[in-house]
Amino acid sequence: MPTSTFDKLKPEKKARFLEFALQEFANNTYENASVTRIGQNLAIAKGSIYQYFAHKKDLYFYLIDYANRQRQAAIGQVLKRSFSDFFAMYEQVYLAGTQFDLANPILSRFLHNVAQERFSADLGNLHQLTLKQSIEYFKNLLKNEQSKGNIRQDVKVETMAFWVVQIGSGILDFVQLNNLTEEADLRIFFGEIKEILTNGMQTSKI
Amino acid sequence: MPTSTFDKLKPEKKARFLEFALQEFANNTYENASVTRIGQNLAIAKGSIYQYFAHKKDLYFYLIDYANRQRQAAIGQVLKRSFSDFFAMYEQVYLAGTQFDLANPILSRFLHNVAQERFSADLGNLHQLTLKQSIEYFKNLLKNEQSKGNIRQDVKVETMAFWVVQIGSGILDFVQLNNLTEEADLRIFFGEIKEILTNGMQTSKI
Amino acid sequence: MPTSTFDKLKPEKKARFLEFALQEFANNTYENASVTRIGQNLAIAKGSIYQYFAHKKDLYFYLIDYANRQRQAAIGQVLKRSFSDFFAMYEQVYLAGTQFDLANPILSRFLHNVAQERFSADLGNLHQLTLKQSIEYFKNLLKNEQSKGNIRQDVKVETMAFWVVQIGSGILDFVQLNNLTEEADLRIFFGEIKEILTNGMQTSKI
Amino acid sequence: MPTSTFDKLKPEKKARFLEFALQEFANNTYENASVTRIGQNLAIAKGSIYQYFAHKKDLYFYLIDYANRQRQAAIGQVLKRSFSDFFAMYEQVYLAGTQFDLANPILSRFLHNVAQERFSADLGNLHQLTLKQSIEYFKNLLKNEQSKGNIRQDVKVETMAFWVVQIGSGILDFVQLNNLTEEADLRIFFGEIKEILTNGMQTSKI
DNA sequence: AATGAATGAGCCTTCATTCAT
DNA sequence: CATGAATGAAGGCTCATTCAT
Repeated sequence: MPTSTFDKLKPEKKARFLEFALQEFANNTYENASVTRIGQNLAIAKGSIYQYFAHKKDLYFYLIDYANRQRQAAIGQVLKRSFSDFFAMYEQVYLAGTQFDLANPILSRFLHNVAQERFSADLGNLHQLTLKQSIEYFKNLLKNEQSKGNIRQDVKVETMAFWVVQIGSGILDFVQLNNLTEEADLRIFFGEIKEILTNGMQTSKI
Repeated sequence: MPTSTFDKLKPEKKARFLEFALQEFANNTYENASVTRIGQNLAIAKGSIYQYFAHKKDLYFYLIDYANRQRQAAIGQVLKRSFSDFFAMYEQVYLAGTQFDLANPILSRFLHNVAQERFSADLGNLHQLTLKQSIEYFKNLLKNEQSKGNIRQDVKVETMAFWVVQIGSGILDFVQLNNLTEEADLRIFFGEIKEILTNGMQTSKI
Repeated sequence: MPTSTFDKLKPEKKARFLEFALQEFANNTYENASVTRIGQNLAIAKGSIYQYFAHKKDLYFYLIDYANRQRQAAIGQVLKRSFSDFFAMYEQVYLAGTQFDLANPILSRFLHNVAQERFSADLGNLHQLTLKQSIEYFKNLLKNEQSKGNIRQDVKVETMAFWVVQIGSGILDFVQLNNLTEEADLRIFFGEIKEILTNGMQTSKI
Repeated sequence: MPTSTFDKLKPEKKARFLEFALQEFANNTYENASVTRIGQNLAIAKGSIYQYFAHKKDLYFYLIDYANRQRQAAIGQVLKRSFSDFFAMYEQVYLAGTQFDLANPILSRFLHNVAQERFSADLGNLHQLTLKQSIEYFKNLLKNEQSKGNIRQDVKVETMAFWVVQIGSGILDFVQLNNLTEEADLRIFFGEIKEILTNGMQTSKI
């Protein structure tokens, strides 16, 4: 949690601080990120950072919260629409997420890093935590769809939830690896994703 | 490459060394893994480690090679069998891989870490390298299947290769998260995996 | 360049630091001088030194600059006087330099060491650099004297410049070796230096 | 002193050992020279070196002795000739010395390094020792010349001995700095040296 | 409220030397 | 006689955190 000192900071100062802090944690593992370096890049006293946050960890978790909020805000817009089915929703949400990532590379890289932090005495297992939460979210969604008869019943929802989360978490890597910068290419890719997913998980039409 | 000193070490000593070295790199990022700590855990002089390997990086790459060899040995057995189709092969190979991982948690965690190493000046981008290689491997396999008419043609092989690699890379996480230690549970899970995969990617039978 | 941290240090602290740092580099080659040891002798944390200077090299070059400045200040006074000829000037300047060296043994030993640093990947060739600069300085001076007819023309100025630099650079060693601590002895010695130099290089009076 | 083990070594092995050992001490300060590296370059066991010499220091002093002997052998030839006067002798001897240095860069660089080793707890002050010996040698020579009336009496022999030693010790630096590789250039340079020296130190002819 | 000097443990790596084989 | 594994101190440097001003 940030101190009240941080809360009372002038908005521009706060924004600048967040920008540089995120950058550092986007370019480095939690342990390798350096509070010293954040101070240097901001050209402020190192001590000031410790007036805003009690620890490095404190700062880190605040940034996670902040970054998630930003990303959710973008995706939330899309979620409000109505969709023909789960698969259309999946396509649109992840398309929006990917577009957000491409437009906000630092935030995106930061969240990627967070999702990959393995167990450490200091942090616990963020990777597993993130995974658990995402799977839980989709499990509920998929259960609901199953009850409406839109989704196959012969496969556990847990397995399907894992499936969609796992595919989702690799999308950005794939997009960058194949340099899918054109909107058109991106849409084709997501079309294909939706197609396979639908065939794999939909209740058989026959 | 290890020095001849290391090669000539007594087998038990060598094994003990590898065990502790792997453990360190299984529990830490490359950069955060500590040669000092390896020495402490082994209760040998730090200098000795540098009689075995020229650099930390040298040790690291040797361990990667070693671990990959071990894992391949286990999976290689399975690959030699004949399979009814691609999906059966996928199921069997990943089942074998997962069983290896469960039986060799340190090796497995180590290889997992390697596959997740993000870009660093020292190492390059191991994550992307690993990903690229895996995708390339499956791309060729799937092209071959496509030409035999076993796999749908309306989706790019790149997308499908990404698909199978991405699912594969998350399996262990899911297995651990859901505590699928019983052989029976494991087989059910892999059956489901195969099922979704087949429906999603197979040429329509209708 | 020192950090602002160093600049803002209390004068006594700064002086104490410089004293011990100079001592270390006066007693050791650049490479063998130890930052750790400086810290130990000062009884301050090793880390503090790196708050003052970015690198060992940084500290080293600052010390060179500092020491040169101190020595120049002493010699500069003498150079402002007017001299009957080049040889009188040489005598007076080197006498002043030697007196400075005897009064400031650490500074002097340090500068001596610097002038003798052989090539290293880290520092370049300070020895040659120093030598080159000194020779160049005297070459110009001597050319000027030659044009006034005060110096022989049958020997290259390069050779004569080497000559005076080389003699100059050994004076302190000789003074210490022969224990010429008395002002009187020193004056006799410099008188002799001037005498040989004059006879060797002056335009023949016949 | 080398052990008897070293003495009994096959001549080629001995020669090869000396070559690499000299190289290491020619490229590094005594303290920075590495026994480990000598072993690596020779591709022999590090332990072997300690069967030949008790310590690093032991090896070092043996090399000094060896190198001096080699150089003296070359100069000794020249010294046997008869010379018109001291100055002709000086010219010829230092010319020969310089030619030896140019032909044997490693030996030469090594001896140069030795002559520049400043005081250390381990070695004492080799620089001063070398200087003392050289000056003593020339002092006797010059005294003798003085008694024959060939050298001025109004300057102490100590001063003149310092003079010739000091000039001599810088010759190689100057030769390399000015790239005097041609025999002709070298002869001109030494002619000039002789000229200045003669004028500076000879008994006045008037 | 901001500053930034001080700390000391930790990092990777190299070294001369010993000694059992 | 040669080998080379083992040692442990020392090297330069970076770090998160504290605290007096």
